[in-house]
Amino acid sequence: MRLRPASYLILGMVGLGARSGHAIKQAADRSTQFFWPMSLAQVYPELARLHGGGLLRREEDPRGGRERHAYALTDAGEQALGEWLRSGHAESTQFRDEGILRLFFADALTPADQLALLRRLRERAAAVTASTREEILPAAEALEASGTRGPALVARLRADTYSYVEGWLERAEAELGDP
Amino acid sequence: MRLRPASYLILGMVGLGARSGHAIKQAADRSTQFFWPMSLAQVYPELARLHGGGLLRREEDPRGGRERHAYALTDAGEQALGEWLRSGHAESTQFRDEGILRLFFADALTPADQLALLRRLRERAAAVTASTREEILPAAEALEASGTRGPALVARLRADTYSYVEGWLERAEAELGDP
DNA sequence: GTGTGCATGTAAGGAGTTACATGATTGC
DNA sequence: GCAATCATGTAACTCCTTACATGCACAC
Repeated sequence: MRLRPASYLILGMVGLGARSGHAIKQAADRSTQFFWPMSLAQVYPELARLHGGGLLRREEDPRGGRERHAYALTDAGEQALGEWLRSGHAESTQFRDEGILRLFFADALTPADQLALLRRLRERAAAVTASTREEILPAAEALEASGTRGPALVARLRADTYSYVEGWLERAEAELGDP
Repeated sequence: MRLRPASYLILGMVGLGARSGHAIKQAADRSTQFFWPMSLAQVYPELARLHGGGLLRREEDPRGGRERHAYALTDAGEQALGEWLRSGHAESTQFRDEGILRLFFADALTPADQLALLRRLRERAAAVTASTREEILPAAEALEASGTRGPALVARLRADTYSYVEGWLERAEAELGDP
C-alpha cells in the first residue's frame, strides 16, 4: 500500500485526536492547509483506503440519526506515521507562486507598475503574517499549553518568514524608487 | 482562450528571448523552476495552443537537418503578458512542503528525533541558499548587467528567505535542546 | 565512433480540484 | 421556521508528471 503525504496528513490528524472526516478537514483548514493543501474530496476516499489497508480502525459513532465514523490509529498506523516522521527520505516540496512569477518578468513593466507590483506582493505578505498571528497562532498556542508544540512552531515559522519577506520587499521598493 | 500561469511563463520566456521550446525549458529549469515548476511535456502542447490562439508567431528555423521552430510574441501576446503582469487578480499560490508537514506532527517523536528533524530541515534550507547563490544568481546577475533585473531580484529573494529560515530553525533547535 | 547536448513531440496515468448530491442537528 | 454547522460521499474534469519515442549536430 502506497502512502502519500496526504495519507500521513490524515494519519497525523487522527493521531492528534481528530476522529471524523469532517473534523480532519476542519483541523487541516486551520493549520496544515498552508503548507499541504487538501480538499474535502480527498479525505473520504483516503480514509477508506487507510482503513482498508489496516492503518486506521473505524467505528460507527452516530449523533442521533446523523451517521458518523470514529477513526483511530491501529498499531500499524502508528508505526507507519512514526517511520515517516523519522525518515528524511525524498521530501517532496513544491512551491507555486504566481506573484513571484510576475516579479520575475517585471522588466516588461514601466517603473511605476513595477513599484505597484512590489507593493501588492508586500501587502500580501503582510496579510499572511497578520492572519497567521491572529487566526492560526492562538489555537496553536492553546494546544502548546497542553504539550503539543508542532502546530505553534509551524505557525510561528510561517508568520515570521512572511514578516521577513515583507521587510525584504519593502527594501526592494525603496531601492527601486530611489536607487 | 483561457490562459494559465504556465501560459504566461512561456509567453514571458519568449519575451525574454527564448525562441525554441527547448530553450524555454532550459531557461525555466535555471530560474522559474523553484516557484513555478513546469515539465517538458507541458511546453510543446502549450506552445501550439498559444500559437493557435494568435499570441505567438512561429517560424521554421532548422539547424541543418534538425528541425527547430522560432517563436516570438505577437502584438496580442505582448498585450496579454502585460495585462497579466499589471493585474493583481487572483494570484494563485500553492506551497507544499513535506518537511514542514513532518514538523507539524513532530510531537509524536522523541526529543532526540525532533532535534534530528529540525537539523535536517535546517540543512535543507542551507542547501537551497547555497545552490541559489552559486548556481542561479550568477546567471541572473549577468542578465541584470544588461538591464533585466527581475531574475536577480527573485533569486536574491529566494536565497535570503531560505537563509532567514535556516537561522530561524537554528534558534528553534537551540531552544529545543536547552529550553 | 561515441557521448553530450539540442530539438520536438506523444501516451498513459496520477493527484487533486470543483461541483454536485444529500441529509440531520443545533442554536436563534 | 431558518440558517449555520456537522457529516458523508461521488463524478467529472483539469492539470501536471513520468515515461516513451525519435533523431540530428557537434566536440572529442
